[in-house]
Amino acid sequence: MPDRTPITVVFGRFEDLVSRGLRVLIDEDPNIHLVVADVEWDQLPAVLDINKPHVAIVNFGSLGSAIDVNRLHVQFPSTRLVVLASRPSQAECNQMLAFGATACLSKETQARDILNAIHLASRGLHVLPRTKAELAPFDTGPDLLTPREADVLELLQQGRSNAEIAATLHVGIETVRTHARSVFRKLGVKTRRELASLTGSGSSGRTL
Amino acid sequence: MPDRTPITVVFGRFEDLVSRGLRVLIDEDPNIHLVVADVEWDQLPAVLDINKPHVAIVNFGSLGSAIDVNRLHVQFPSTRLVVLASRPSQAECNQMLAFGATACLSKETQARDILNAIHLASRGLHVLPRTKAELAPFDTGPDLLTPREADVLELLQQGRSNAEIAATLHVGIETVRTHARSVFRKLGVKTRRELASLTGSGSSGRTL
DNA sequence: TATGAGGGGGAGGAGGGCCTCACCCTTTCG
DNA sequence: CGAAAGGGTGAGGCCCTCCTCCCCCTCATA
Repeated sequence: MPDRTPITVVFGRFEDLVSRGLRVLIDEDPNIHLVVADVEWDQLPAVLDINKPHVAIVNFGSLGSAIDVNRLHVQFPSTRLVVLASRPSQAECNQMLAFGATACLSKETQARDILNAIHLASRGLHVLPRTKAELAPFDTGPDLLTPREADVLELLQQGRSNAEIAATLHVGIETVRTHARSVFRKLGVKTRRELASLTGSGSSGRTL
Repeated sequence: MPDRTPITVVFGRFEDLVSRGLRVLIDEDPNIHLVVADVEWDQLPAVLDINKPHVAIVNFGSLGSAIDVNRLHVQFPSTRLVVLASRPSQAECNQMLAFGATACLSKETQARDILNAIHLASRGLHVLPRTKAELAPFDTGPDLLTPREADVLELLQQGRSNAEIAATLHVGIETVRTHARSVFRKLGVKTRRELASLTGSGSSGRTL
């Protein structure tokens, strides 16, 4: 029993990839009608004033201040505001809702959930991302090496001994061992031989 | 003078929005042919082995370890690896390239630049994001309030005086004044009256 | 004039990440 | 056996953010 009158949606300026994704995603739902897309932040008030959409999806990253959402909310109380953020913390989402947003979603939210959230938000129901779940498949990414660990790794890849590395970096051998341990742990290897057997041709070409 | 033989591309598992964006983006370029999309990380080796694509676009966030890229690189040296990350730092990109990636791009990269990067990467040229430029339009988002500042804000919105807030939070009035200053600065207002005039109906409905 | 609200600066402590180094142990290999 | 490489733990220092509080000042207003 979906509504006969489609939900009108406007969304602001997003990264090109996300913008294209939002377009095709909204097109998949016949009950949601995209009115205007890629609206620059400073033109959002004019667009909302003209189109009076049910839902406006705004980019958290393009917000200058958290209260900008509130200004939109008090100026256009009939338009539900859905904030789309990259990796919103619970605190961020709570603040968005406190400032008048109706929903706060992560860009990692699954497609169907985004559409459902638009439907719910159009009726005024608040939607928040799961506290820490749905970012499981797209975890925080690999453990990044610290600058010092990267230095040690580079010398390790050259086959240097711990003592040589210590002399090169002007630190104690114990420091090298500590960094090397972190490198091994973060890269999931156990010996410098594993390191050497990999990295066959690392950064040979110039960056250009 | 584009090539007659299209560039074959495979890309891994991305957020639904980004995945849809990548599909339509690649469709826009007649010289790039999408072979397989949304490949789970553990199935990438098999897919690369079967299809031998010119370029594989992998999700930085789905990497378990930085050296996973290297394993792919040494196993399939003829496939150029393009790492797509959310907000890669220069260090992250350098490490990706050091481990055999050909390009490291931000998901905020503009559409045409992504396509150009795929073309360049397919020929082995390294592509890195501008050091700090292209994230200008999508800045770091608004200044987030700290937990304590959020507490003060809530009481400020209720019209409490500094002394009342201090008593409620069991801190000194000077502490309240400090937090209030931060709240005003981060929200871009100058007085508590501005705060009260806004936030007409903040979080009235329940979160559901 | 006295009070409260505002801006500005700074100090001290807690907590976290990173760098440095130290001690303990086992394993590997010439 | 001895040396190097590995794992484990923990210390101290540095730097950053946040919280707490202190001082200085101006301005509006009862």
